[in-house]
Amino acid sequence: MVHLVEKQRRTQEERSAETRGRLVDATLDLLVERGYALATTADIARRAGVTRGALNHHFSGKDDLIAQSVCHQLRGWIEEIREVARQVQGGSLSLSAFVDRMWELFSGRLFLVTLEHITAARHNPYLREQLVPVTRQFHSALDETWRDFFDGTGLREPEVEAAFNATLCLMRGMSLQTILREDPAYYARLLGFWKSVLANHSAQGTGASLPMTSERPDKDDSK
Amino acid sequence: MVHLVEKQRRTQEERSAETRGRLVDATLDLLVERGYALATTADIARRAGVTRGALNHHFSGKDDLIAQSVCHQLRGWIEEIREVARQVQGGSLSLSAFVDRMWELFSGRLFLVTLEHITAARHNPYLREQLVPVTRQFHSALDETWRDFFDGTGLREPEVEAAFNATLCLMRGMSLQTILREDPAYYARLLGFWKSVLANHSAQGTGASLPMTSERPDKDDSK
DNA sequence: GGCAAGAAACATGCATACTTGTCTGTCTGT
DNA sequence: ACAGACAGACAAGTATGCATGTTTCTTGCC
Repeated sequence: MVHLVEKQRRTQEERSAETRGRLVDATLDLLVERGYALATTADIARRAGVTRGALNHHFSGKDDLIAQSVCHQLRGWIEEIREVARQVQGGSLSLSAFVDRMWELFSGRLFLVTLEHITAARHNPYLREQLVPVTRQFHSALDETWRDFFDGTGLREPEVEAAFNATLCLMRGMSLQTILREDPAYYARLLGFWKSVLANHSAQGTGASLPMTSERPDKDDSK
Repeated sequence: MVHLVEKQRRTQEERSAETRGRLVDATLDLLVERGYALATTADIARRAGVTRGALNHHFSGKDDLIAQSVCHQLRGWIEEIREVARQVQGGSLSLSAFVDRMWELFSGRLFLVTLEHITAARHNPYLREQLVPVTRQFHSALDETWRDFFDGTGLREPEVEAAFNATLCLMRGMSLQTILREDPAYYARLLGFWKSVLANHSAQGTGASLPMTSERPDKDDSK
């Protein structure tokens, strides 16, 4: 049992884990900040506070580093989304709040990492091979979440999945737009529109009441 | 049109226009095939059938070439979409067919060029500066199209724009997914879902009837 | 329990491979 | 003959992988 004060005398596994972790964090940061091509291994190593030698010791190359980092991040998000699912099941998250939460998630780092790794993987067989399975897992986790959300509302399964996936696609598309079009009001309108669509659609499907908002579905249309 | 036999005796302007055109075409091709970073100027010149010297003579550099090419392509699409708008106004395009047409547009080359140039422009001030205005134009043209589509149906303006933009965002998000997730049935379901949403929503808004699928037999609705 | 040998974790420099932009030279129209 | 269109060569910059040192931990043995 080693005290934290002692910087030396760490076990090799600890050292490895830390450098590897620093490397992964730095990779994700620079992937978001500069994109795949401009995120150079030298910069990554520098930001991680290690040398390129260490990087090349722990990872077989840049692509390996990128792939593992993205995988790590995606797995983390899967957990996060599962947590949201639990909240939803517990009834502490309304439909409106859920949409907002998802937008919060998809409009930030999550989307940028997604954008970069998808764009990179499009021309990089190795990255594609590594990332496709994790992507599949990610989507499965999302499907599960959405299914849980509507569980007990009596909605038909395919409809539910379609609605959910459409929501995510919408947000991906919105996020993509934010890069060259800065207009918060515009995105707020889209979000409001989408909430009303979801409310309409789900209500129309079965007549079941969903925990939308108490009164009017378009309360944040004002922004 | 000049006879193909006479390769010589072209006016300088003709020569310039052709090389420039070949360069632009090759640029867009390679942008789609290999992405921004991997689309090297040497490859572009080779595909265009000219030398890098010619490339550098007509364009100040790679970014200039990319920017102008993307601008050119975007302007072309604006025209194409305006044409679709005219068809819509003429009543020869149903809502369902319109959605399909848009998906057809956004799931192919249009989206890939968009993806690449947005991803590149995110870290490239010059590209961003050049492309933001054209992007704005592009979106304006789309807004106009959508407005024309619903013109006369009595729907409220903001709702119309929101619905339209949501449609495009949805398709962008779907296209982004297609890169790492190949599943035509899945996308078909999403499209179907979206059509029903649009029909529901617009009908609910005013009670006005839109040319969805009921009146005329839509050939591509079955898929 | 300590100590050497070895292995793993790092650090550093080098060499290669591209890519881009420029510069000079040539050819074709005007 | 003059200018613009094009061709080819050159130089600079940079990123990556490798290969060689150096430090830190682990382990087996006395």
